[in-house]
Amino acid sequence: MAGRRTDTRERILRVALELFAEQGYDRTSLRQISDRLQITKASLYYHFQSKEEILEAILGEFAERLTNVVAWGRGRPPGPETRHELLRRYSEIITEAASITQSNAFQEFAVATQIRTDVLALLELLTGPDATTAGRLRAQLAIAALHIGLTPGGLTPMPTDDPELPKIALDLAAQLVEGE
Amino acid sequence: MAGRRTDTRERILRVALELFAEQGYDRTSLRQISDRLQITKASLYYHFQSKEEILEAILGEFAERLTNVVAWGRGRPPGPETRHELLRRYSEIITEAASITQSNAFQEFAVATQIRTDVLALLELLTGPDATTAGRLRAQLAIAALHIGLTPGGLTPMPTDDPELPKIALDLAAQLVEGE
DNA sequence: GTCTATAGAGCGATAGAC
DNA sequence: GTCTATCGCTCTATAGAC
Repeated sequence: MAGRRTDTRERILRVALELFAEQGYDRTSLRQISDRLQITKASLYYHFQSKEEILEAILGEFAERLTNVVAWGRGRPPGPETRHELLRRYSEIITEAASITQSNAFQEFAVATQIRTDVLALLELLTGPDATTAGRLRAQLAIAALHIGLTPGGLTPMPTDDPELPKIALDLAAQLVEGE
Repeated sequence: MAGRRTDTRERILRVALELFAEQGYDRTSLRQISDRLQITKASLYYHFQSKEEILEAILGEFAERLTNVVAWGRGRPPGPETRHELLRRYSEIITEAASITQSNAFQEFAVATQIRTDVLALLELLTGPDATTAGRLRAQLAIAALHIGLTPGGLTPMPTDDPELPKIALDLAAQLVEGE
């Protein structure tokens, strides 16, 4: 039980995911990864050929699970139970790996604090002071609906070019805050 | 009307926002900004003291408008009309400036294509083949609900530590895909 | 207000010893 | 499998001429 052997690769992936989620991929250096593992930067290259390959390994794991969920869904008759189970299985796989791209990289900026404060105030205005958790989540989704509907090529690609999308998004956002 | 004068600062902000939204802040170099403006990199430093200051100017503009929206909302009696108008005004200000952090920086990876394909397939499973735009948007929001509910410190900070949040998110996601 | 030239630092990646 | 040492590159930022 003296020298470590074959778990280093997995430890690298775990620590890299940690840092990518904290800081974003670009702002994370190989030096930070190796430091946290108490190995040298050069040693990383025994396990991975490049920094990109580390990210691809992480994303690939997520992608594989996602593919399995989709395949499962296609082999089932459509219906509420299938759809609910799809959502549940998707939940399982995002808990780990999904927050890499939407990093917290801008929290250092002073203006980011102001924006966050204002967004929270906006949510409070939309829900009222004693909203339930579900109500607050609906308000967040109302905001998300506007982002999806109004920023082209944003977070997730809307597979449509419906010119009515902005209006539809605003209507749906209104429904969400009114609890309908 | 010979030499340009004071509009350079605004042209820098416009081009920088373009590139930040396309590639993300980190992946955009000052060289790319100055090239697109057909000036030199060094000239940028006459108008801004640092790269961060360019981003802060962009975010600051957005933050100022957001603050005004919140102030307006606070000066109004709560009610459906106020809430709807809040959403409408928020829509107006995000169209430009909001997609900087969630950049398209990972589209180059092969595995990203697979993930996108699978997410689209998942959405199709959730909506059925001939869904309306509103239905597709609801499915997107169902996915967003899971992300918000399950990834701590993600896109937007949920101002709650309700341990029931994951379950509530899943329930709300189910409601969204079932059209309730 | 824009230029040329360059400083100074950090990065990803490689070579080769052990 | 991990190390030391270093290469080559790109980046932000500055100095100083025009």
